[in-house]
Amino acid sequence: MNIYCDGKNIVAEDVCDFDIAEILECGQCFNFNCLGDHDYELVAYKSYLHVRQEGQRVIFYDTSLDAFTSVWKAYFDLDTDYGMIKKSLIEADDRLAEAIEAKKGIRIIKQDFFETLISFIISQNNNIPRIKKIIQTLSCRYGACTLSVPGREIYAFPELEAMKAVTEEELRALKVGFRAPYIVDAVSKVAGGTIDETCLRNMSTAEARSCLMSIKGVGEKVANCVLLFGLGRMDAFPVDVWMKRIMEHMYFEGDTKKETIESFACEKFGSLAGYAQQYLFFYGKEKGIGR
DNA sequence: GACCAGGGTAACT
DNA sequence: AGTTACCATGGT
Repeated sequence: MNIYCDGKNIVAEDVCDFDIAEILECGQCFNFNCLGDHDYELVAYKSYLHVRQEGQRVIFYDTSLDAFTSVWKAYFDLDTDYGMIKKSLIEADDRLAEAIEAKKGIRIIKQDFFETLISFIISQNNNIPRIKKIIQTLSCRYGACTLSVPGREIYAFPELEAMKAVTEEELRALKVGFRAPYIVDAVSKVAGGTIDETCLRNMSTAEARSCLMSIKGVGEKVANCVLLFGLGRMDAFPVDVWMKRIMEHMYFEGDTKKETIESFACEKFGSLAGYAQQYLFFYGKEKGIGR
């Protein structure tokens, strides 16, 4: 990969294992907007980004080298060799080759912990378009307005401080439904220090998971998503309705409990389980595996 | 109108 | 310990 400054933009050339559409559309994040073919805008870490990809070239519009190195390089996990990861996964089980080949541009982006926690609480028993809509509304209502785009108001995901005083009723007005008390409890536990990001990062994955599950509305699946997408735990393997179908189709016969599927995958893929999960999820869901 | 969506909780056996 | 109704909302 080769980085250079082109006027106000940062251009990355010879980018490997990177497809901006697959990265954003694979279901790991929700705060983005598609502008065209491989042309997106997103907000993360209070920063706005317009990014477009032409083959192996990725253009980060109106981005300083400082912003690129301090935010976007880490966000898109650009120092990680996904070629090696994919090779190792196929060595672990060559039945992954089809999904990996179909979605070879996926990367697990490094998302903000608090945003990931609230987002995946909202995700439960919900569909992706509606999750995106709720997060957009939530950001618009409680998030800071970034003035990056003249004449337009773009809102970042709300910070903890802005959420502290939010009530269940206000949240229900945003159509989060039965998830409202769950969000209130999550905010309260983070604000009160019961849930602390630094502590979680210093725990084992199993310890951090059970700590997250002390939040009302956070079960095994949501906790695993927070671990994988918000805390960099690549050994986490979230099993939702789609992963259940896909894994049953590939490895089991008939109805299998999510916990059984999860421990099977963690045993099989080890420290790379999270990557395997994302290739399988996006590929399997798009193919409609298991209906 | 039933069924489904990146589930979890509480109240049952 | 293992199952089951119920939880809001919008789309098919």
